[in-house]
Amino acid sequence: MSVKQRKLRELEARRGLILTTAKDLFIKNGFGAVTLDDIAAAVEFSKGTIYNHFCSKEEIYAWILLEHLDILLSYLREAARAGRATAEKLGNATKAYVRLYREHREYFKLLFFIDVVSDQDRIPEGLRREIRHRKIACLLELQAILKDGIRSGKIGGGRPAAQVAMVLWGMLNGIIQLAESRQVHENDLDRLIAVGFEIALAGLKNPAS
Amino acid sequence: MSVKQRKLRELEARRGLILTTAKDLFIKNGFGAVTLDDIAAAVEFSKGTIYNHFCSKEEIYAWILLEHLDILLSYLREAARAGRATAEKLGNATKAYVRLYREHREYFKLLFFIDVVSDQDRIPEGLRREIRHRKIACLLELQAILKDGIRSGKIGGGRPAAQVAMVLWGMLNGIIQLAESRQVHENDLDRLIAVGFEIALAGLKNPAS
DNA sequence: AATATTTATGACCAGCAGTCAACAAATAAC
DNA sequence: GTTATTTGTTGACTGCTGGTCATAAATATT
Repeated sequence: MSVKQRKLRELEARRGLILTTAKDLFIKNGFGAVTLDDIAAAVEFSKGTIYNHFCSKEEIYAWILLEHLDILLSYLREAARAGRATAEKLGNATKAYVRLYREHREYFKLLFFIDVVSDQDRIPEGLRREIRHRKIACLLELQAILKDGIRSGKIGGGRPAAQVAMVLWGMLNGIIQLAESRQVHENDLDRLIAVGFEIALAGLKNPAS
Repeated sequence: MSVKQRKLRELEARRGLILTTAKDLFIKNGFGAVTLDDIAAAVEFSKGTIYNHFCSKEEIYAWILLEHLDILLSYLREAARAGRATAEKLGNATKAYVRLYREHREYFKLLFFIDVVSDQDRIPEGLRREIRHRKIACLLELQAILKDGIRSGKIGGGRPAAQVAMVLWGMLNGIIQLAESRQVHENDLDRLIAVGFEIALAGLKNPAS
């Protein structure tokens, strides 16, 4: 009985080791530059063993992405809880997002990477759904803040909160991507985010025209 | 004398053929799924000949990207010229962007792809600079509209036009990417863009707080 | 016609993700 | 304690791809 449990623990541990090792490599060198042999060498297991846990390089990446989305989600929740006024909550949320970006630069490439390039078929459907769900959860978090703002009159009504949340989310992503594509100097990112935030907030104060 | 010119014309024609063929393939199947042998077979030249014109698969892609950015730029210029009021001009510009997206779905993946994944080193520095310049030109077009709006008082001052342009550009990109990642249903994209646009415009009416 | 130069070719190479038959270790059965 | 069975590990191997290069073909020059 406990043998089985131990085995399961070991398996789980091995899995975790592969994931954290791969994450470090991906973050350091980028997804494309890391080979499975690199990962295998780093975890000191053979390539075959890795494929015993994951069915493709992309799946490994997807699990890492999921982890990061969980972190982002927790940041957002914290942000929503910490603030009082709606503006403050939204500000916290943006800051949380930018903080995650700063702390995990390379990961953001991966975040965009999945939508744009990765061969989606190489990622199991269930995992893909899980990732979608996390993104939706992040959006819902934003949405909750917005709805609260509408209720308390800080934010003008007439715009579906879901749509506004997506707009804000898109804006954040878009601006960060500008920075990532070196269209914007790293230093100006905060300034740019602040401007975007200020415009959006000003626009949201009044009801939809 | 005219022999040389003919040769040059032929070379140019060959180049163009490779580019348009590759473009069709990329758009139909995506960058990753197209092999150089596919391209070679489609243009009915050997792979070696292709490498006589381009130094990497990425470079081919980059030239296509450049072409598309030129189209976008012309769309934006037209939009700015066509509108009267600032709001109308901005609206036209957004519509132009979304139109390009609708007409060249797959290309947008490529647009994001370059920033995120592509091994930049595989693209000659000069070409890379050219691409950067086109993007900046697009931003400048937006900026011009905004400055005009500030001058005529339709848009509140206090915000550097360059930054606002980047925010708008980022917002557009971000929202389109949401659609592309199937977070948003294709049908809702127009609605979402409209909401974003409305919020931004409302926010811009008043001077920076 | 002979020679030089330019251009096209496709067999070839290296690197990679992913496979699998053989093997080793742990566990179960007797 | 010995054998059978299950489970997990391995790394040589495959197939595919971007990219190269010696050779061949075409063209230009004399």
